Amino acid sequence: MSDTPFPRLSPGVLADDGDALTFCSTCAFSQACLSQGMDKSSLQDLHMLVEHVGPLHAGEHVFRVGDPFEAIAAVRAGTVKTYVIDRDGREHVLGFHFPGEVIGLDAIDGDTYPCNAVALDTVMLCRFSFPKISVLATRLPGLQQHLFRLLSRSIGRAALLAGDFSADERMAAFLVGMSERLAARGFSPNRFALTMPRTDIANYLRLAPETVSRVLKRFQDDGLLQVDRRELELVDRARLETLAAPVLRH
Amino acid sequence: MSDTPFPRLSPGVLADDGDALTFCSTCAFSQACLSQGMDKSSLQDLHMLVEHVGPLHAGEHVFRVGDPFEAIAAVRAGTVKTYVIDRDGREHVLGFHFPGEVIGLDAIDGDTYPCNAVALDTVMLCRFSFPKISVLATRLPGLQQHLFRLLSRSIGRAALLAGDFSADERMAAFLVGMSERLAARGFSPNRFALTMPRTDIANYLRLAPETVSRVLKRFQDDGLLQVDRRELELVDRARLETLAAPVLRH
DNA sequence: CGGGGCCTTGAACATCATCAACCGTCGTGG
DNA sequence: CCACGACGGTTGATGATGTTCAAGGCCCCG
Repeated sequence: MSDTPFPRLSPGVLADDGDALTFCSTCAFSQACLSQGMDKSSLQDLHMLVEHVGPLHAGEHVFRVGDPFEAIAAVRAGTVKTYVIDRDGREHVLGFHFPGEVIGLDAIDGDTYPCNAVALDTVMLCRFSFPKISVLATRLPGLQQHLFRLLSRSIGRAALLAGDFSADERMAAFLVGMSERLAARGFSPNRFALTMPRTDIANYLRLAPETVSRVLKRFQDDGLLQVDRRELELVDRARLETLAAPVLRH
Repeated sequence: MSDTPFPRLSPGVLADDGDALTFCSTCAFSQACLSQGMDKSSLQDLHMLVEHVGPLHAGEHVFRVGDPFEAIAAVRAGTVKTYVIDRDGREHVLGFHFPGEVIGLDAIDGDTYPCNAVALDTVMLCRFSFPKISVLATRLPGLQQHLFRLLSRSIGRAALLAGDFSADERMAAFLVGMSERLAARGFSPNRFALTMPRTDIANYLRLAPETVSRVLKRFQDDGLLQVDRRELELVDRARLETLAAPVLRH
């Protein structure tokens, strides 16, 4: 494994094209809207209601269960973990959210957030008032469509890990999925850092932390990957994808 | 257990109030829109693009993986099962959909359906062209809001069963959840029929069919419920809810 | 150095899956 | 009308996968 640094902040792949977009060049949300067929003056409207938040530091919460719902947020940099505490006091990790991904969508139905969102490292956000973006969406069909798709995609994603899969399949799917999501944002697909502790990965995959340890070790012994503490390199991507295939359904 | 018949079709609790609504009195979708603040002329527009489908008989598909996505659908009567077949040929049940619930939401992001939907008994549907309803939603903020909430709710629901729970917790949550959803549509909350075979319940809960059998039997022996083939009566709802609490998070 | 997370490793255990057989019900056809 | 067969469901015995418990190691930071 080389000694190149592991990326933690957005590399700015969404850099502006030299015009007014400079004021939010790393905000993937508006970028996506553009590609949905929104013109630039519409994007101006969108940016009128954006609020840049951060930096938040590891352990600081973006929102908590029961906070009044007022906005969704796009992650610009860092990793956000969403989770709930059930009535027996057990934590359940719902997901990890990387740059370009949106949190708070599950709060739209209801007037408070149904889960907690916490920064796992240094996090930057774009906050979008939901009432305002809804109103805007009635004027901008492209924005409405983008929101619909965003919500729809989350349903699909939530259903993925819900299936009945082995520890190996889950782990492989987690790694390949993470790789794909990071790659879509311009990060290296085969070398990245696990920004979350093993306990969170385990909890998310519904495994014991010890199992995560053992599976990772076995994957390494089998030449599928190299892992050193939180640094990871996918070595045999093809075999990992084969393992992950039943889960990811590509 | 008495010999009253188990309801299978919508009892018409959403019956019209004597006016133009009669033409779709059992369509919960439009009813919900009304309560979202839509006026009746708007509802007329909505009904212009509704297509009533059915009856479909047990085993007939509403749509299949890869079918071009063109519409979402509200279940008016019967039970619809959604599922996928993974690359190893294993089936994964994603959910059961009762009257008043909407299917196809996970297809919005993409131009084909990502899952199969099949009738478990005699099913009636209201079909809504999604392109058309999207356009309408830009004119009717209440409709847009309803769609957002519908999508958001599905995200939350998908996350529920995804957690790390015991067979007992899963089973209790399934039964209580089903009871609540039926009750919300005017069905008896404590006496209802399991419209799906044990294998489907097991698959949905990520258990073996044998485990479902055993848990149900133990629940019956413990006085939690009475079960006779597909007919079910919740006897000790309080204890079932306690068991289900970690999953349902009420 | 020393302490505290976080992670790993090993051994015993539990839960649930698997395998195999059987049963009850229903539908069909003799 | 009854025999048969198929399907769905139940039950028991066995076993695998992953959890739990306990201990130790590594790294970072004081």
